[in-house]
Amino acid sequence: MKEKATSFDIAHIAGVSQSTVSRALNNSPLVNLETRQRIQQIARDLNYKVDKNASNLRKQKSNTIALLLFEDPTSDDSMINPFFLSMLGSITRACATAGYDLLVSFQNLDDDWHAEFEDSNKADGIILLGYGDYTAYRTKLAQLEEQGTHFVRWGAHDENHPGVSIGCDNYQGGRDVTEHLIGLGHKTFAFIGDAQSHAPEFQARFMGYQDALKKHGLLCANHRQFNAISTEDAGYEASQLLLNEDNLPDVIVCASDLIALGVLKALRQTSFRVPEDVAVVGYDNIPVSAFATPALTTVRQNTKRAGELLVTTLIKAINKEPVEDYLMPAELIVRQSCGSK
Amino acid sequence: MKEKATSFDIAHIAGVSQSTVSRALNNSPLVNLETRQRIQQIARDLNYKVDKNASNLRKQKSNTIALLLFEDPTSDDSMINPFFLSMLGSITRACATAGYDLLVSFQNLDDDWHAEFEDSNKADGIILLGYGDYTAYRTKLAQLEEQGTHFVRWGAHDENHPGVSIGCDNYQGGRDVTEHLIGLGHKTFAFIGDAQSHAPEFQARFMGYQDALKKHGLLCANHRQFNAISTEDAGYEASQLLLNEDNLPDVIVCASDLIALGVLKALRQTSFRVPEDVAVVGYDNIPVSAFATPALTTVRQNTKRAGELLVTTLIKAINKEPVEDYLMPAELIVRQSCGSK
DNA sequence: CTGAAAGCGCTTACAG
DNA sequence: CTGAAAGCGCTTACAG
Repeated sequence: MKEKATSFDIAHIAGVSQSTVSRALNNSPLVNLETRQRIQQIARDLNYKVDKNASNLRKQKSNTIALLLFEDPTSDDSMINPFFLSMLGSITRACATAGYDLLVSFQNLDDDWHAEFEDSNKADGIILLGYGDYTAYRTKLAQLEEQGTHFVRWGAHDENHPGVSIGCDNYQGGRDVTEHLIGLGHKTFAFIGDAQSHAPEFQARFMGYQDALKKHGLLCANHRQFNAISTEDAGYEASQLLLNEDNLPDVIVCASDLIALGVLKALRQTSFRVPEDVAVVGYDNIPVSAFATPALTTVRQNTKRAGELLVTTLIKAINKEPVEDYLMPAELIVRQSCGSK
Repeated sequence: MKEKATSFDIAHIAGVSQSTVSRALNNSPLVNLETRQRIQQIARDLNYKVDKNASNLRKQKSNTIALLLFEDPTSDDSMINPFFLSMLGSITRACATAGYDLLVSFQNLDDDWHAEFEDSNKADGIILLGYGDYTAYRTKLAQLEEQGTHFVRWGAHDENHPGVSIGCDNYQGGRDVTEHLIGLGHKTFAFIGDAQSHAPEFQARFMGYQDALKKHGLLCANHRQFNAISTEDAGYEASQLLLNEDNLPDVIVCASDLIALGVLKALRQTSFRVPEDVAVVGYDNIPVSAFATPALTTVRQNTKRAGELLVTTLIKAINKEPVEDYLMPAELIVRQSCGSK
């Protein structure tokens, strides 16, 4: 392994000063075109690469974005929520396009994640991805904002939340899927998924759902909603509670596909058929949802677009351009699990 | 946003020299315990974080690993092969455990990826993930090795390949699944998936498959193998070729689950039933495989373990400890798509 | 146990 | 258009 070349080595070979080498490699028009090309050629020959640590240190900028995936402590030890996983591709690509590197890390919600990446100058800004307890989360966001950290998060739009967010219209999604179910002639409904303020995405989906039912006079007094975080297990367990009740609703609306998968699993162990006896719908359109039996009717959030927006918005913030929240429309995906007319 | 504190600020407040601050923050036993604690407390109060660029530059080490995902140019623009995606979780976690940061990037196989990350001191080593044309790939690996770059790749064990690899026994996996199918009474077989040397993983699976057939005298003269890269589309298209043939085999063995998914899709458009008329098996045990209709019999490669091994092996290599190839056993997962006795 | 000093490899005013 | 010099914020011999 040869010693790594430095800009001084190149300067020596080219017979110019190191300053000129640095300028030439950064394509500065200040440097004579011919010497610039000569220097660049030498750099190529030597397989020279600018030392990022040195250049970042000097420029006080890293051209790196940190992606923090935080999770509920309950989720599996090495699995990432498939919904967030599906954003990773476009985030990575958007970063590459913009000339940023991407640092990925998990973050336990309980951890002390004071924007370590930005504070240590390893990253210029942070993307936050994850469903977690919003109450705890909020405090940390406020802290980040106070420190002047650049960050963008995926999540619910909220008038007074700290920082900027990119999200999908959860209220509209919940309403649309419910309207569709009502149009299909279903009359009795149940909802599985957390619907408190600590899970604002799910809560918004639930509100949309509830309002659609109300509008059609279908929100009966004994309507049931079961709490569940976004895992298959939680969906399975909530289903047991629901199955212990006297009568099954026409439809089980789930706050996420993962929950719906758990519901389907629970129903498979009963004599009830989906969608004949009971319809089931999910939310997120994770890859597996199309392959479930029956294929899940769900609500798609455009993850490709989301990833791009997350990155471009963060970069704007880093460059001190004005940024604002963005709410993407949700898109109903009708498959078999909701039944048909 | 307050100015970021430096070690000099802390030194000033603590009334010691900056060297002492640096030592104290690195927990050096050289520093008096009491002053050490006092300095650490001040650092905490100031929300001070060591500047990574400066410390990396000085130490000539970044404590960062770069993960390069390279792909066939044909694959979708923002999707990552789900098999590799499933390693990401354990890789991320293993890095965190070892105190390394993780840089993630895509790499087009055609690109000029001369270990830029390590050369520029942004990373101490590289993990390579992807199925690609091995012929082109090999040359680049040799180049990396020559440059003294630390890298570990996921892939086929190969006596004379450059660098170190962590992989799963593809030959054994191909053989085991085929033996199982033979035990089920199936007599005629076809294989879908590339089986040339430019795709060594698939080739090894094919060899195991072929040897199992030979052993039982079932490798007939007109045995058919259809090329396909690892995508659903390729599997679908290869199926069309197969369906145009005179007679359908008892089993279609696919070199990957993605291919098998395409095969199932193609068969769904015919009157043939799986597994009654034709059995189908995949390879990889990607999340979707369990949800396919019928659920895919497949071969599992332990991705959690793989991710951990990739990281720990690379770190050993970075620390100049001896490392060697590791071949994990493959594990047959029997589900419905292979039929039963 | 502590401090003064050198230096990691760049970028960028400043001067010419 | 080019060079000499300062300095980004650390770590770590070296000296005491």
